[in-house]
Amino acid sequence: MNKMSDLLERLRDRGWRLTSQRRVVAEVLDGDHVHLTADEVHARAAERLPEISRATVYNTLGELVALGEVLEVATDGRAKRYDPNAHRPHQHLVCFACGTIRDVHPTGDPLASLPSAERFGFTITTAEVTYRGLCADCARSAA
Amino acid sequence: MNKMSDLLERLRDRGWRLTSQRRVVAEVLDGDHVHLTADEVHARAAERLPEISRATVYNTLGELVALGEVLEVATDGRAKRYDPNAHRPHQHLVCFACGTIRDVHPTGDPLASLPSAERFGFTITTAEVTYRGLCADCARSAA
DNA sequence: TTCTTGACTTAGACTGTGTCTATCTTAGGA
DNA sequence: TCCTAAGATAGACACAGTCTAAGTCAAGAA
Ligand SMILES: [Mn+2]
Ligand SMILES: [Mn+2]
Ligand SMILES: [Zn+2]
Ligand SMILES: [Zn+2]
Repeated sequence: MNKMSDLLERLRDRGWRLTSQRRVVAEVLDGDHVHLTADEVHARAAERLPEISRATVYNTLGELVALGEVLEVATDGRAKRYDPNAHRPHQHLVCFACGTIRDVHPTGDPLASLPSAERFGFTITTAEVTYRGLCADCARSAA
Repeated sequence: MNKMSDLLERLRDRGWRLTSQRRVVAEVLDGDHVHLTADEVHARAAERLPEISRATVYNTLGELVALGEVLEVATDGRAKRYDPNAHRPHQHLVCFACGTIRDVHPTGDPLASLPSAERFGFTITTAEVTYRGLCADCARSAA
């Protein structure tokens, strides 16, 4: 049907008990360019399942991250954001003014830009890039 | 004498009152590859000036950031780190295991890797890169 | 279908990080 | 030396996240 029912099936195959709480958390995270905080996930989940607790949302998000189904994104010093786009590698583009986050796909290997003389003997495996600027809407209001 | 007395002079020129608290915060931040949390700055400052308060450390760090003399770095979802290397543009290399942060200088313009088709109409001005891997010491202990 | 049980959920206490306010102190000019 | 606005302080407060103890329930067993 949709991506989320695939996800729920993968989780059931891994021995997860399929509870209504886990189902709504997975549903809330469905979509493109989704980067919600834990409390935003909780608020949206509570629209469908009013008694769901903050602890369960944190537990479920943590489990999804551990299983590699969801990514944690920390673009600012505030709350972490949860990103269901864990299948296709990507980077983030953030608006200075409104905070909107878009998924972007740079060309080339970001690790290639760091010469070995600058690697301090590290074995480097990942590079996260955060591009920042003004989105079209905010550039218009600032004019 | 050193970089910090230069800094203190620049601040005095900008109308800052030169207090002992501000002096020790500036001294604690002196050096290369320095990326301390606010509470680490407070602990080290308190060794020299035991009565210095957390609020003053936070205030002073915030002022130094606003003046462009210190950078805020958020490499994890935990506490922000304060970086006195605000003069030379650089990126960060972080060890997965011990959290050590090194300043690194990639080649080329990081913004060039993002095609305009991937810019969603944004006016992009900065790109922060966080390289992650195992440092030499941690790779050795893991073997 | 009902029973059973350990996996799961819950409320709320607790911790770490950071901000704010009211009051006290002091750097630096008159 | 004195004055005063800028700065420092203690502690309350706010937010993000973790943990615990007690209650609930999904799903396999009978
Ligand atoms: Mn994303
Ligand atoms: Mn740095
Ligand atoms: Zn915007
Ligand atoms: Zn290390």
